[in-house]
Amino acid sequence: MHTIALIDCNNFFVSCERLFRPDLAHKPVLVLSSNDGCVVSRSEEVKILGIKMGEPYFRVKTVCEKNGVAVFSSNFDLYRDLSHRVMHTLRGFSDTVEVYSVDEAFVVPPTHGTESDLQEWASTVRRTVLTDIGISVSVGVSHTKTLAKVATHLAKQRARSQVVELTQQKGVEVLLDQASINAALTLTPIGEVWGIGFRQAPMLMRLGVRTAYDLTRMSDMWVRERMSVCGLRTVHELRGVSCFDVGEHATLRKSLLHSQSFAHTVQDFATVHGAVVYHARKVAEILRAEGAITREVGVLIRTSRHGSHERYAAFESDMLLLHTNDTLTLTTAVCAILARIYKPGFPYAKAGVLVRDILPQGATPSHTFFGEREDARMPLMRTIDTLRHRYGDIIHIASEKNKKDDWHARRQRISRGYTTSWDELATVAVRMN
DNA sequence: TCTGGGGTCCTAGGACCC
DNA sequence: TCTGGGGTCCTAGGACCC
Repeated sequence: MHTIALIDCNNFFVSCERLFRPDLAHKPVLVLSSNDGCVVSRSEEVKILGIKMGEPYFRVKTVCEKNGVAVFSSNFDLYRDLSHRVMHTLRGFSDTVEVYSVDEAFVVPPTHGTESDLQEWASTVRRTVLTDIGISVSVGVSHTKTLAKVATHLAKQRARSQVVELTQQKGVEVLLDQASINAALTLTPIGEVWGIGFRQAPMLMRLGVRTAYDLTRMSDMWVRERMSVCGLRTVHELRGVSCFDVGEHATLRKSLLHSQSFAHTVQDFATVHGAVVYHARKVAEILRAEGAITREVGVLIRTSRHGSHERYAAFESDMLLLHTNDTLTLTTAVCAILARIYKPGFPYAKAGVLVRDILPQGATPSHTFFGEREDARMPLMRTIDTLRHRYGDIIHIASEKNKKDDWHARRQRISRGYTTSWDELATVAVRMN
């Protein structure tokens, strides 16, 4: 049986902010989503205050102010940068590191070794990331991805409740023999299982399945009927039968969405148009950076889902003649779509651009028999990308800009670009003795 | 007043074909 | 009045993840 480790950064966004604000250690800290909308990362002190994940900020603002919570807007550039550093450190411990999300990675530990060797290995990983990068992580080790998730969850819980026995390393949980796996599964509420969401958890509870262990006792047929093959895979994984491989599958993404809520609702076509053109440019830039081309381009616009105004939401997509990642081609396409779906008079709250049918660059010829204009623009796109890489987001499509209305999201509490901007580097005072 | 921005996979049902 | 039994492909929507 193989082993898989899950390395999970603790309260990642909060940890990133604290890294450059050591004065905030042991103080309540939270990070908000884009547009300063919802709570997306909480320190332990904030969790104790009863502030929930995903809660709209305006609802907990008073509690935060009363308790002196330090509140930050999301600084994604900073988090991405620190994430890269963490992942780079992990690659020093294994040939197989699958970056699962910005704050998590599945890692295949060295194959030889006893349980205590694995404990030692996991503790070393944890210690190294903490000392080299300054981010604290939890490490869970078991036989499948879903069990590794269970282990990590348990490690976090133990660290939180300070119930760490002498034989256990802090922030580390290794589950290899069936007895300790069963004990862990019994401690895991059904809703905490990776793959069981807010729809299925209540359904399972009603049927008497309260813990992960309960679920492993149900028959395949029972699970298949109520939870389809996805649920069945989860159950097999909990029983130690691996259904999800670990690896750096360098597979191309299937779709790419770039969207943002407006800082305030907008009514005029020019502003929505500017936003859509902006998203199209961003999509093109990401595609080029990933060496990908697309053929299906879509635009989405919608009013807010809240409030008493009339609702309107629309999404439409077009097939381009050829796969491309050319900014101007994508821009032209989204403008045509927007003209079709835009209806005047609505208070729009969000716009975005989605592309599908993505292929690696070079998979299809990029010019037609009749013209090669797009090929001719490749050097221009390359130049733009180079300038952007060197100087930041300085080149725009003219119609992105709409002087009278800045729709970009609010980021009123953004921290500095400590590691990502020359102008905002952290400063260090050194005392020479 | 104020409610994120990404992704993946599966399924049911319809259109269409023979 | 009576009106088969397959296939395949596509899509929208649902469920999950971070």
